[in-house]
Amino acid sequence: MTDKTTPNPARKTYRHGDLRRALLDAGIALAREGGPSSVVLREATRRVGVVPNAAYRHFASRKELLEAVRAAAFAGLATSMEKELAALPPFEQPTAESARATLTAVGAGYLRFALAETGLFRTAFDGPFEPETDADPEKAGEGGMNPFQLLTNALDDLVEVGLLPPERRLGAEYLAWSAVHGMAMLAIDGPLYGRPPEQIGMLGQRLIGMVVNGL
Amino acid sequence: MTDKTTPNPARKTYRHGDLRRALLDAGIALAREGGPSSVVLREATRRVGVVPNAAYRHFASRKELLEAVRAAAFAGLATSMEKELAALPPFEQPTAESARATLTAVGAGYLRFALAETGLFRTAFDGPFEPETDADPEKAGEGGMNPFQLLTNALDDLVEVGLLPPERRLGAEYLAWSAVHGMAMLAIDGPLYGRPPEQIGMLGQRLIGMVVNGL
DNA sequence: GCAGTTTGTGTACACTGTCCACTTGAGGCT
DNA sequence: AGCCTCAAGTGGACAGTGTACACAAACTGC
Repeated sequence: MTDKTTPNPARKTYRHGDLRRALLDAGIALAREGGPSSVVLREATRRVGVVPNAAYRHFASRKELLEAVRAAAFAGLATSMEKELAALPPFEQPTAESARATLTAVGAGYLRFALAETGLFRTAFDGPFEPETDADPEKAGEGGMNPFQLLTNALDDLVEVGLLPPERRLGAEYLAWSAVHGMAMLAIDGPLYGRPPEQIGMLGQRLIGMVVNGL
Repeated sequence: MTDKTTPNPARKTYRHGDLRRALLDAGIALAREGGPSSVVLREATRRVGVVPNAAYRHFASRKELLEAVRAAAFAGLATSMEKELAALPPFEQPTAESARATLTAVGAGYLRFALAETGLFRTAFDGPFEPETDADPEKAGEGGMNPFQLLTNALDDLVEVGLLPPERRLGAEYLAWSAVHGMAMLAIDGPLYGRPPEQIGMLGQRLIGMVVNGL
């Protein structure tokens, strides 16, 4: 049945076809399973059924592979936020409620991703990230926006409906992002770990409330 | 001069004296220099001038050494917060200002440590942490309190002086902690990286303001 | 149908954590 | 004092990792 001469996923052709993509997918799977330290080059090649060095035709180093996985992780984060936004009841004009709900959705998507895809979330933030100056579409969701841009838009809405005075808009991204990111960390590694998701959700709501009131 | 038969820090006695402590110190130094992934067992033994396996008489595994280093990192964090608290002007009765200043100091100590001892800060949070249920004195500052306890006290003060309604006290730790921890992450890996410390300080002040107002 | 360039293979090296058997010597016993 | 014990450090080994170099295969454009 299994032919011992062909390693894992038996390959007929000498060329693989799209090894880069396959390695990236394997890397993503590894990151999902065990976070950044689990994306190991040799294991990725093993899963794809190719010799370790083959990876070097597509990635200069393990680090470069990891970086590609990180980009995918950011995209996943953005998608999670988009999904939460899409679940919002539709509205024509932005209102105070809608703007508030939008920001809440952004935060909820962030937290949900951290809880549901912890390995990827960890991977995304394992190293430097500057989404403001980074237009890489690989790091964006299906709508083409990265997590930071989604947040920025939500804050702009907040100003538009008068919930946030314009003079406090500057730097508000960092304050809001800090709060939500910190809570994600507490939820996956800290004292909030193991709490039922709905409880985290409530705390998240409260956190966003704090941000909106306190900004 | 240097005797080639004695490896690095020439040791006269076959027994080391306090190898555990020496290895831990070396581990801490490694963590300071390069974060958690840099605390490698073999390098620690090398620095101490002992054969790799000697470490196993004192730590069951690299992970256990890392854990000891993490504890020290938490202690360092607590100490940084204590230092900031000690720099506060003295006051007899807690007042609104003093309570606010106390919380600000707690946050400032947290951020300062993250910026000044990035490697240790990373190490501390590389893995699960539950300071509420952890009374390990190794993770406490010189006053005997760990970072979480220092925060808790500051929030209690806030209630005492009436800045925080008691009904909102429950869970406030998590909201405040989230905000400050998140900002620390943005400051060492995110878009706030490289900003002058005073700018981070200002943002931190603003963040604490947001927390107090929004809680 | 051939030359040249990609892409995957084979072999090798340095480095890591960790296992096992061995040696050393400090401290308690007689 | 002399001996014994046993914790503490040594030596050698192995599997696993990232990566460098030389080689083989097969797709590409002419």
